[in-house]
Amino acid sequence: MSELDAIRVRFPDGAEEAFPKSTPAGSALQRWNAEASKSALAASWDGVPVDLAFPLPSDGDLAPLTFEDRAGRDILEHSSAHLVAKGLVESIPGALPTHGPPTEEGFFYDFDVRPLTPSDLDSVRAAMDRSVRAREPFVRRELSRLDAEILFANNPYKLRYIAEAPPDEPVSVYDTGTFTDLCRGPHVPNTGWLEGVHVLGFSAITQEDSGAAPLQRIRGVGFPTRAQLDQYLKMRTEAEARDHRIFGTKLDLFSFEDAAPGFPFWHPRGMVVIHELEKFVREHLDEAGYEEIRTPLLFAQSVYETSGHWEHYRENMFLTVVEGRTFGWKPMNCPGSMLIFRSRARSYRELPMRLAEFAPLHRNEASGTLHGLTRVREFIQDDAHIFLAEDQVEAEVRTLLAWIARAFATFRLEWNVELSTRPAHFLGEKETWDRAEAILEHVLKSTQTKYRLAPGEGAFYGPKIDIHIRDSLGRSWQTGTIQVDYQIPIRFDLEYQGPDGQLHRPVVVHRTILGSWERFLGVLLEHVAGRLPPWLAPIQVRVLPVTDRHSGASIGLVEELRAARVRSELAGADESIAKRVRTAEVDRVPWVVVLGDKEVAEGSVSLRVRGARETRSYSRAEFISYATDRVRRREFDP
RNA sequence: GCCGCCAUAGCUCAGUCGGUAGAGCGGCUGAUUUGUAAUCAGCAGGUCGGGAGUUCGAUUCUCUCUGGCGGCUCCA
Repeated sequence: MSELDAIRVRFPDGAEEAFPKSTPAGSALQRWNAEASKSALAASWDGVPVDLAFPLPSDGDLAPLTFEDRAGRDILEHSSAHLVAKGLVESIPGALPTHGPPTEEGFFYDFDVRPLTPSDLDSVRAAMDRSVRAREPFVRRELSRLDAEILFANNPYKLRYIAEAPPDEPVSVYDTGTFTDLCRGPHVPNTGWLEGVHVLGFSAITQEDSGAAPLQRIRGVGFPTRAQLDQYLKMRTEAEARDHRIFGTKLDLFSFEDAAPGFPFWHPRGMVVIHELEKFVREHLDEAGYEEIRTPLLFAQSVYETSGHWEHYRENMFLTVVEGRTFGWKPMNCPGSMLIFRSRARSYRELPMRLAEFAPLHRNEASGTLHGLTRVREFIQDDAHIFLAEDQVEAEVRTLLAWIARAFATFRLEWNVELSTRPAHFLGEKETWDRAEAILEHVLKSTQTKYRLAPGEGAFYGPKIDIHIRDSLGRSWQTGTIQVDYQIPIRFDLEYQGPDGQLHRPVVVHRTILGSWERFLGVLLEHVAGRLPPWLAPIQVRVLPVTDRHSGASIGLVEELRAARVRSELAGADESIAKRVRTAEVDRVPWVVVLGDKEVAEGSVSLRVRGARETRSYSRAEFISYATDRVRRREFDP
């Protein structure tokens, strides 16, 4: 090979090799390290993802991209989206593909097409299978803009993408069999690599800011192998079995009625859990100098006009007319807190003033968004409003973030933080927003909190730090929130007198820790598959007499436990021990205690801990102190 | 709210090519008195989500309303 035609390629391990110019990336990787390149879906050329068929043009760095890399995963999912599009266009001629990106957990492709039906999906799946078996190559072509516009003349969506593409780059398309899609690439070499692709479902997508008909979205997931897909589907099935709505019924915690959609009915056992969560949060309140208040559930319209809800939130409010006057059920606690602050003159000595309120809130959520306990129309937040001088805000936010970390660790929940900044439509001055955002960002950075920036996602009155947790199917739900608000004090004309004798405007921090009891418990139930930590369990101990001879002693033990504030109950001897143990396990009771001849004689108990196969022997006093101790310390495991 | 799907006993589900229904679990009663994940038997329980239409006849077909599920949007 002549010096002119040779290029030097550097690989991830530092090795360097010479290749003829235009050697395909895949071939170069093979020669470098066949083993490491076996699972390569594509390659990275100087950090840019390229096809394995990409002809290497010059000296540079080359690395394999596999499913384990985020970029590689995106490529497989993106190729999967193409495969779905190919399947749909084959099944429904005239369907117009719009776009089909990879997502955090799979991919989707949106189509301009008549509403889909389940049998359409069957056809799509069949067409996809055929293509995978045929191992149809993804072939890249680069076209002039004009040729591309001719090729996609009947697809306005693609024409728009062509128009929006950078003008100095050629437009690329990929052919897969008879299907051609506008695409920047790269892709896997052929559809044979997509054996682990699965279509999950379809739905209509409202096209924002246009009155156009909804698009049809097909969602799916993609894995490199059929086995990995099967494993994923198995995980999904198991996750579905952990749905909190199932435990509402099985554990007799809560229910819903058709006549009150989105309004939970809390059963006695559910109330026990809610009360324990309240106690948990109230301990925090006492430690940190909060005071609790109670304000009306209904306010006249004028209050909401002052707070801004009438303008910004009326759609979501329940209204009621009394003697010709319109009242609204409060969707948030802020108005009541503001009115209490304003009820008399305030001094700087009272700040920070922390007013907590656990009141039922009503929000008229759109019917299609309701979802078990995680999206309801009536709920209680562990809410508080903190009135501060501006120089007190940062320390307060810092304290709140530390609390949130502690609280969520108690439940062994993983949580994600988002910093939501100024939205397009905002109240107030840009400068105060910048200050507020700077404070939040500084706290997050200085505490080394990992967070995602959500530009423009802030509330209309201020930026916020949001805490998100995921349910068993990976859906993310917002729970805790810390919002810095410069606007509501202006709206309610709040003032305090400072040490300088002048009147000053306070800043308000709206915040929740767990969010709402409803949503938090919903997600928690899924996390623990109904096995609540003992301190939250509605029944903590079930006492099983071996025979009726042991009932007296068992009743005595239940009474002793109750006197020690351990929630316990008796399971009579009508059924076999094995059956009663099984039932207790199904009922998620943390501790099962069996009393027979031996135990009655010794004054001991035979303890079976939830989930364990073996039993332990304790004296009654030992067991009671063991149980009360673990409950008091809020241990996660029984 | 939008698109699609679904709705049979308290729960999970079967069934009726149109002739008003069945199982398991749960509940109740009785027998059993059991040593750590299901003892046995009997009984009760359903205007087959509501309304309208087609039909001699509708739980079954059609329309509509309500609710639920999966997404979209929105949010604690």
